[in-house]
Amino acid sequence: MPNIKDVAKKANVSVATVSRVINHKGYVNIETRLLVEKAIKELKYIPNEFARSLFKKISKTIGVIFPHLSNSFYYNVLEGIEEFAFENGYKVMICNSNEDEEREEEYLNQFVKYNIDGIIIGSNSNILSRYKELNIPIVSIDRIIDEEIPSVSSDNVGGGYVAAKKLVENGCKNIIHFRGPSILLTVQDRTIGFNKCLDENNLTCDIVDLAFIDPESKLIRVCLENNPNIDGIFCDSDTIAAIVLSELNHMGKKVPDDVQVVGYDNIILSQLIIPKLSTVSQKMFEIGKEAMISLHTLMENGTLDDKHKLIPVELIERESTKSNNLTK
Amino acid sequence: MPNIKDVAKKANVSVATVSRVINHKGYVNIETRLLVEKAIKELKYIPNEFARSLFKKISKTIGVIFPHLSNSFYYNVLEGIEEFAFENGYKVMICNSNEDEEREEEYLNQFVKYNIDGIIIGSNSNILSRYKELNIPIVSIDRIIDEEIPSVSSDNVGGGYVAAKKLVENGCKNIIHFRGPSILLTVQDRTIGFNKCLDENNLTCDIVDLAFIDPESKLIRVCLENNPNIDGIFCDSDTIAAIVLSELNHMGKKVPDDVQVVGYDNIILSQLIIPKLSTVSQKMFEIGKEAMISLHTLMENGTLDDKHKLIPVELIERESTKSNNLTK
DNA sequence: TTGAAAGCGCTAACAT
DNA sequence: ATGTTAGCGCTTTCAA
Repeated sequence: MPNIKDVAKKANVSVATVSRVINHKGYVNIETRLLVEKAIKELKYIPNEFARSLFKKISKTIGVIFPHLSNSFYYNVLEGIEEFAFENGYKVMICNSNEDEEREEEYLNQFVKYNIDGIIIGSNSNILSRYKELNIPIVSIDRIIDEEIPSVSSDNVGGGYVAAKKLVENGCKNIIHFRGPSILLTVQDRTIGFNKCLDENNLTCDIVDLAFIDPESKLIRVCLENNPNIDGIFCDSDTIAAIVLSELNHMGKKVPDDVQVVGYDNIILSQLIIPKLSTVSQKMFEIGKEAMISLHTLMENGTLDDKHKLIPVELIERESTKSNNLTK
Repeated sequence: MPNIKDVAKKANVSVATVSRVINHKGYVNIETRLLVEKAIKELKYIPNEFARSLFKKISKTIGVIFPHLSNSFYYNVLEGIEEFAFENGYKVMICNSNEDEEREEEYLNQFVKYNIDGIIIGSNSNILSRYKELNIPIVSIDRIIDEEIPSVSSDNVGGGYVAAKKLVENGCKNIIHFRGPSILLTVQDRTIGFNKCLDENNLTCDIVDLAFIDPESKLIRVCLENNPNIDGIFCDSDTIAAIVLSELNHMGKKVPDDVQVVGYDNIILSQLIIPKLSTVSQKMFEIGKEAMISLHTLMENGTLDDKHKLIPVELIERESTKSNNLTK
């Protein structure tokens, strides 16, 4: 690997001059520049970023900590992050905390070792003070950890609301909400939005908590059997909704005639099951991109006007809810 | 940010001593060590990895280039890579080439700038010479680019074979293979394995090429209608299989009585559709982990015995094929 | 417009 | 067992 000295020697100039041309900084004669550029090309010289960073104390890389990688929400967000990071010359270091705070800690230490310029965090941990003392620009995904720490979240309250609205407008009176683990803020927010709309219409609903990974179908079946006159169901994930649909099918209930179902996530599955699932779609790629944009301006300007961004969701109406040409 | 000098001053020793204690190298008196460690703790000193790497010319980070991120195969592999990388103190830099060779080039340049210690590549590009001149340990995923470049692949030939075997053993005579784009090596390999088994049983099959993302259901329908006495179908993805199942349902065909279907991938969907899908399962996490293991020994030893690893697949039998208690 | 030289934070050979 | 120091590859101030 050739270094700056080799280039300088080859071009018969000093290292300072070479540095000037590769950084497009300071005065350098056009002829000298050409000479240097030729030498660079011939030697296939690529500046060592470590030496550079050692001096400048920036790394042009950002760190991303997610609680999981194999989860469609996170990897789609990641794709959004990566896209905008690349466009702006940032590298992204990916970290899977595995919901483990120690592991997250270790990653954070890595980050300072490597002069990481910024952090995007999607974890559920609670080491707020650590984030703050790090003194590195940070953006949180899908969760407000602190008034001061910028965030980009999916509009979960709105998502719950719009799901309820659909069900209510379509005439549902006996509603169940099969939701995710209630410790999750996203789940709490969806519940708030969902219940708000029900409240406004003087309705209530039963709530059943399920795991997101491998939701227990037995529990679903029992609930369904205990509530024979159910006519509306909101599920916090399409996977849950798919299970609900299959249980409903076993019970001989017709969807959407007897029962209407709204899912969440709009994963591919939702278009492939029968009936096709009406669902709330989150814009993950956009969340990732917006997070990276926030982080970028935070890193450049040291501050951010629009601290907490909410990315709207969209209700995708398919066959598991009645089509309603009257209201809309 | 305190540096090694600050620690040395605080502990009343030289920087060399501090370096010795943080690296656990060379002799250092137990009392001095304690003194230094105390200073480190008090100052919250974290060594600057750039300075370190500048000297040592290693970065303890590996680069991963994938053609896409939002694809269950890649992110599951990524999770496997990340796991084993973390265990061994490696950071992973993630790059989405977006199937764009220029973009991949740029990433490769980044890699040398950052003294990346090793590369895992899952792309379909063809810049082999570039890989070689980089002179960085490299491992390829799911594809042998060169005899010399180690690889870890899913056993696609075996996957095709085992799918065919099931269908044949279950008595299928009129078989269709709905496959992915035939440019993909993985698709070619599955075809080879599938046809090999058919050959051995004096059978042939029709082949239909489809896109993996958004496969055209009309094409599927037409094929199915044109082949009314089809009794066995192999699909190169569960998504395709789900569409096939839904078309079959529309046509009034019973699965598995009239037609038996085998999918590929074992995504969650395959357990949620009706009937539950029999499918070939790839061990993505293991592929990632094995790739990282190969890369690790390659980086440590400069060489690797077992150059081309094949990770076996597994046929998961569910409801879309007849259960067969006789043969097995 | 260019070059010399100091220094970024660290490691390791050498000296003590 | 510990300290001194050169140097990793680069940027930038200062001087010419």
